[in-house]
Amino acid sequence: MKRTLIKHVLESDQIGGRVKVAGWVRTRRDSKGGFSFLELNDGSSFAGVQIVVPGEIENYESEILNVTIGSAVAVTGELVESPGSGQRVEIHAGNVHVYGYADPDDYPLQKKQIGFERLRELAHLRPRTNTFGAMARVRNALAYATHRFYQERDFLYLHTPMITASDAEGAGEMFQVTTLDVGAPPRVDDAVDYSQDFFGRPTFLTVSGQLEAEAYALALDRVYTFGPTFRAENSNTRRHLAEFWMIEPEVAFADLSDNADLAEAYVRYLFQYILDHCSTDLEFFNKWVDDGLLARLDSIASADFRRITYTDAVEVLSKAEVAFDYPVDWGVDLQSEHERYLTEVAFEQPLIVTDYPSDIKAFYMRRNDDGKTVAAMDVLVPGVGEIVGGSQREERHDVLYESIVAKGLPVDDYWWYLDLRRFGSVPHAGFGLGFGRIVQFATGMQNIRDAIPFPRTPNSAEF
RNA sequence: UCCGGGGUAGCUCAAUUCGGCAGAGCAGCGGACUGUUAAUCCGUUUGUUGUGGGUUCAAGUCCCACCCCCGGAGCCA
Repeated sequence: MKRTLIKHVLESDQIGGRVKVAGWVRTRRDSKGGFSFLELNDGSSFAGVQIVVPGEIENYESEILNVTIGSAVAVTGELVESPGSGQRVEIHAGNVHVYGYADPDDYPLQKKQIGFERLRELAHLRPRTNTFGAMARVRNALAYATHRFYQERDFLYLHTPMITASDAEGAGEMFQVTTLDVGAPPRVDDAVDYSQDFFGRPTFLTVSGQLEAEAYALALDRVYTFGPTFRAENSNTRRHLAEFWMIEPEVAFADLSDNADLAEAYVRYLFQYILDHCSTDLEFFNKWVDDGLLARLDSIASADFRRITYTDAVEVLSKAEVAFDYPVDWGVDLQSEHERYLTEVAFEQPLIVTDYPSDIKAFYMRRNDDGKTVAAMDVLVPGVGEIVGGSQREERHDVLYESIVAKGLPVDDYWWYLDLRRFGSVPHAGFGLGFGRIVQFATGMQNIRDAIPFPRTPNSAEF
């Protein structure tokens, strides 16, 4: 008999019909009336299905009474209306096949709640919990919504390389990729001889696909990347991972305003999508993780983002009647406490801050006419902080060249990037969005390590 | 990397200012009861107190070093 996913069983109106389901047992409750209840979950939905196992089936004593939390079973039976109060329908089992037991002496998950920190040590089993099942479904929905959003707008999904030779943004520690014997690499003089390495030169895991995305945007008009990126920073916060997924759209013939429009439309689309498609999971997060979650997602999906220039933001901050640890002054980057004040106190909504001082921003951002600022933007949201960083790119060859030199970067490495400005250059813009931070915000999970299946952080790559 | 807080039973935690026999709930196990649903009730097992050193008659507790975790900062997405 063909197996049905539990989510479909729960929606089914085929009362009296035969169904087959399979999954992992969440609880077994015995009745001395001579039968047992199993709650079975297969991850297809938040709710599991209740199985009523009559004592008459042949393996009841020998097997069913040994089924405990974590065991895997398949059940064939009749779908009936449930007389109990916790569910609309249930399955009266005619046959239960046990695929695998989970010895309760060793199985670490319990009916009772386990702390998130402990569950990180059980990353291979935590998807069997309510929270991480819900997280995985919401994360999946956000990924699907991402593709749908861009595909609906004629963006081309672009695969940029994971291994690169250059440090794309001139900032951030990178993981080196090598096939050399790290214990005894070949040497010329005192230096490692990278001409003998796999690529004949030092290579690294990418920190961004942006530069490559620009090349394709300047041929195919609008593209987006969606893939893993890597930062070897020794940063240990609840918002950072060493390996994280990023979405980077890049659009030709677009300026900073177009870019902000796109970022806002995308973020709002994501939240509206999960509100429409993940309501049960979100209600769970709203009840157990973050009680303001649904209201916040709803308000963000339905209201315009506030836009403000860096200069005006500094003005707001300098008038704030709050004692900041770091002084606010035009020319220095906004600190986390400043961003939090702006988005959580001053405006209480997502905020797009634009036109930052050029000295604190990357070389590829377009210089504004005032000579002091660049066409950069950050999208800030309450609770998580910066989720989007982007800019209009410098399309003028000479200005870009000067900027690379001024930042002390190796001009030769950027020959092909500069080439894009020599041949048919046009204004273009794009941004990067940290997918984990969106998942974090969308679920209310406090720590980004709990917003990705297998987090990679300093000292942690067990799974 | 810096600042702060932590590491005690399988899990969540306690152990009185000022060192003095290491405990409780949950889980597990045994039993009772029940169309149950975080089931309930009775009974019961469980310890290299993160690691290494030191002080002391005596250290979970005090001192030193190190490891790891969490929060904040920096870096950023």
